[in-house]
This record gives sequence, structure tokens and C-alpha cells, in this order.
Amino acid sequence: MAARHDLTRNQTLVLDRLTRADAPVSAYGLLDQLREEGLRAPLQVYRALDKLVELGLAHRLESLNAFVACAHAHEHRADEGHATGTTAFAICETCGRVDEFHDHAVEEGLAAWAGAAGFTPRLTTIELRGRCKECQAKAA
Amino acid sequence: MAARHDLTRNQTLVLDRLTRADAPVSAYGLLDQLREEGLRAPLQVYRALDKLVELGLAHRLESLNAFVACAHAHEHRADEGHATGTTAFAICETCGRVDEFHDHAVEEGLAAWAGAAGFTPRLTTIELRGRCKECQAKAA
DNA sequence: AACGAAATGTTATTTCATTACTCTATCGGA
DNA sequence: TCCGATAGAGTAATGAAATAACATTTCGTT
Repeated sequence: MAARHDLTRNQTLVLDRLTRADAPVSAYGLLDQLREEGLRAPLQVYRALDKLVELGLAHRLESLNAFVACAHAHEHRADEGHATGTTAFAICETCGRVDEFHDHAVEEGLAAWAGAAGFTPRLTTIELRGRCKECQAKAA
Repeated sequence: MAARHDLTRNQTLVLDRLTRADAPVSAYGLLDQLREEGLRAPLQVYRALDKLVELGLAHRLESLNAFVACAHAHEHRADEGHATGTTAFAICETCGRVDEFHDHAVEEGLAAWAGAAGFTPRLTTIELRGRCKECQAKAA
């Protein structure tokens, strides 16, 4: 199973940029940053992103059409299965920062609803957009 | 406060199409359907959609970049404030149908997390993509 | 060396969304 | 009645996000 050390060049470049960023970055934003490294086409970035998301090293934020590095990437290892459960995101619309979290009650609630409805989830998106604690304080 | 009967022509056209559709429709999909009614530009559709979403008569599905009519639109009245709480969506990737639901446990869970983190949500997106009961049965 | 799988690179195209500008109708004051 | 604010409408152009199609390269395995 692929671990961080056997990412390809493009995948590494993309992940590095995501990791350094302190806010979500769009595929085209990444491309712009990586032109100096020789990348030219959107597809090069999208392919790397697909792989990173598949490996659980990055997440796609559907409500922004942008990507972030997984906050728990350090937990990933070659010898373990990855990312437990559903990940939720709190996105600050003021400073851009994203907080990644898991909430048992939320997961249970959704699982219970799905069970009752006979719905089999494949992929779950939970995104809160609003204002983080710090920005809230500053705005007051 | 605006109620259904004072929607404008464009808003009515768009809402009608959304209501008749049995799956989410993109803005451009709506535009194609409405060319015969005289609409020509994306903006005409996007403006109508913005208003309908603002009124709670339609929802945007972030993970599909598409729109659906609100399943509870009949509950909307001129004299009442609208749509309580957070709406979640279960989207069948096989047949396209969307099931709109509210779950108290999920809302509570998110509210509790937000409270603890000091995060103030403005807009919450919850979308499950997977397979509905019927499609599950057929596929078996 | 030969093979196959995965990743790459490039061009073109499609799909989704917004900016900028103009025009018109309506409605509530002054 | 006139004024001006607001909201909706129409058009053109552009920007941003994502994919299709096709040719080539890299690299571990047999």
C-alpha cells in the first residue's frame, strides 16, 4: 500500500504546497504555484489530487471547489488501513482556516438515518462555513 | 416576505422545471430547457436560482454543482419565517434521486462541536452520496 | 529483455459561474 | 407629480473548474 515516501514527483509537489498553505487551495491555484516546477496542465494537478485524496492525505472541500492537506496525515502509515469514519470541516469564511474534525454523535445520527431509509452511503460531505473563534473575537 | 405567488416570471420558470425534475439539474441544464421560453444567458438562470435558494424554495447541492426544488416547499407561507435548521441530502448515484431530511441528533452533534470550538456556523452542508434502497435492491 | 501497470505530458474542449454594463418597471416618499 | 431607490431583466464577455482523448514514459516484475 502506498505511503508518503512513495508518492510520485507530482504528487509530492502538490502535497507539499497543500501542507504549506494555511487555507484551502484550488487546483488552478496549485497549478499556478507549480508552473515554476514545470507543471503546465490542470490534469497534472487533478491527477495528483485524485491520488492524494484516495490515499487520505488530502481532502476536497465541495463547497469551495478547493483542497486541503489532511490534518491527520502524520497518522498515516504504510502498515495501517486509513482514515476512520466521516470527516467534517469547519471553514472560516473570514480567515480561511479549516478545522477538520470527527464527531461521533453526528456519525451515529447519519448512520441511523441511513439505516432507517435503506440508504447506503459511499461518501459523506459535512462542511460548516462560518466564523472561527479568533475571527469572532476580532470582529466583536 | 416573498411567497410563491410573487415570484417573477424567470423565477417561476426555473422553479417549475426544478419541481418537475426527478433529479438535480445544473444551471446550464435549466438554461437549455428554458431557451424555448426565451431565456438566453446563464445569468438569468443563476439570478433566479439565487433568489429561490434565498427563499428556501430550492437547494444547491455542493457536491454536484446542481440544484433541486425544496421537498418541503409546500410548507412555505408568506406569514411564516422559513426553513428550520440544517437540511441534509441523500443523493443516489445510481438513479439520481435526492432525499432531503432533517436529523436532530446530527444537528445537535454539530451544534455541540461548534459551541465547544467557538465556531459560529453560517451555512451547513451535509450530503451523502451512495445508493438508495430501491437501487440497492435492484443491484442485488 | 519483454511485459503490464501506473504515471506523465499535451492539446482541446466542456461545464460551471461571475463581472461589467445597460435598461426598465415599480413603489414610496418629499 | 416628480424624484430616487430598489429589484429585476437582458447581453456580452470572460474567468474558473474539470474532463476527454491520445501519445509517451517510467519502473517493477517475470
